[in-house]
Amino acid sequence: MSSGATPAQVMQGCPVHDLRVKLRDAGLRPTRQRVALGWLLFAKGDRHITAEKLYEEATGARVQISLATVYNTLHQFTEVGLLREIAVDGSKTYFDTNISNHHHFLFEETNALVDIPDSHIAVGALPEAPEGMEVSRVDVIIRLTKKVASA
Amino acid sequence: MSSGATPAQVMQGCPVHDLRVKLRDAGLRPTRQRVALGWLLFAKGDRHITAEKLYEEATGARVQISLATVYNTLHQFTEVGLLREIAVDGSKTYFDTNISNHHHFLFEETNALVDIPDSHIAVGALPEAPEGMEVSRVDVIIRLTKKVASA
DNA sequence: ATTTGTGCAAATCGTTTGCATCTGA
DNA sequence: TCAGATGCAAACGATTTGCACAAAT
Repeated sequence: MSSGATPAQVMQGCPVHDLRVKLRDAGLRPTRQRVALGWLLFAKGDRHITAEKLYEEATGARVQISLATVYNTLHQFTEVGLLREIAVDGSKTYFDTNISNHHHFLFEETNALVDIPDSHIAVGALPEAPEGMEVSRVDVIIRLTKKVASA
Repeated sequence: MSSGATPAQVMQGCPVHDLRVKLRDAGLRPTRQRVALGWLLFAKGDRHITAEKLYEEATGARVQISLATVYNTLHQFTEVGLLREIAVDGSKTYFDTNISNHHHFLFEETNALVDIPDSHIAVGALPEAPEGMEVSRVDVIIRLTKKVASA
């Protein structure tokens, strides 16, 4: 029950139950598509993905879904705190399945993102913001390029 | 020579000369449009602006230019290091005339950006990246929301 | 004269929306 | 049953591009 099962197959299995509960707890009906996407998103450990990519993955896994629904679902998941949107300047929007405090390495050549555990970075001395404002989140992106060959 | 002069007017004046030199040094021909945009961008201290907004400003200042040229110019300026692109997740691209090391406050309600002088923030203990990579830049965005009325 | 930049309008890309149909509780 | 979800295709907004024309060296 964990070899090369496709999301569609595993949906008939048991770990799906947790997912359904998770969705319901979040106030979302565990529909076929949401469960399938949830499976793709959360079964493989932390990941950073775009709507387009997830759509391809779902399609490739024989999950019947429309791109619009992928966008909707991604946003709904974000609203209920199951996902987090990441601000990389590119034109695309990335979603992160890791919703704990952490930051990112960005490989500029490929636009790939890699998590930096929160414990490995320290942002000190935040200047408090103007009156009446509070910090909702701090995003740190460390941009990486290939090191130039030198001593 | 500094009252309410429009860019077009000031272009006939003297501070424009520096701008032309600046552009030429950067390898860009100081054309009418580039000088006008340069004036709008750099004469007013540090600013964060979108192509669309700059286009409006230029048009409002009776500078004849097309939106496409504004986009082109903004990117050219960025390539030669006169500007910096900022990664805010919204769909729009912001350009920052402050190219020194610094970070940003982002007012989520309005999408307004405010500089944080580099000295006011300390990012400590960066975990070095995988082999062969080097840090090209560290972006920090502190997201702010209105403080909820409470004690 | 040559090279480089500009303007326009059409094309593109990611994303969103309207609406008819379908599904889960 | 029936609110809520989905699919499709058309709409969208920001940005880019192709190409004829204009300006800078």
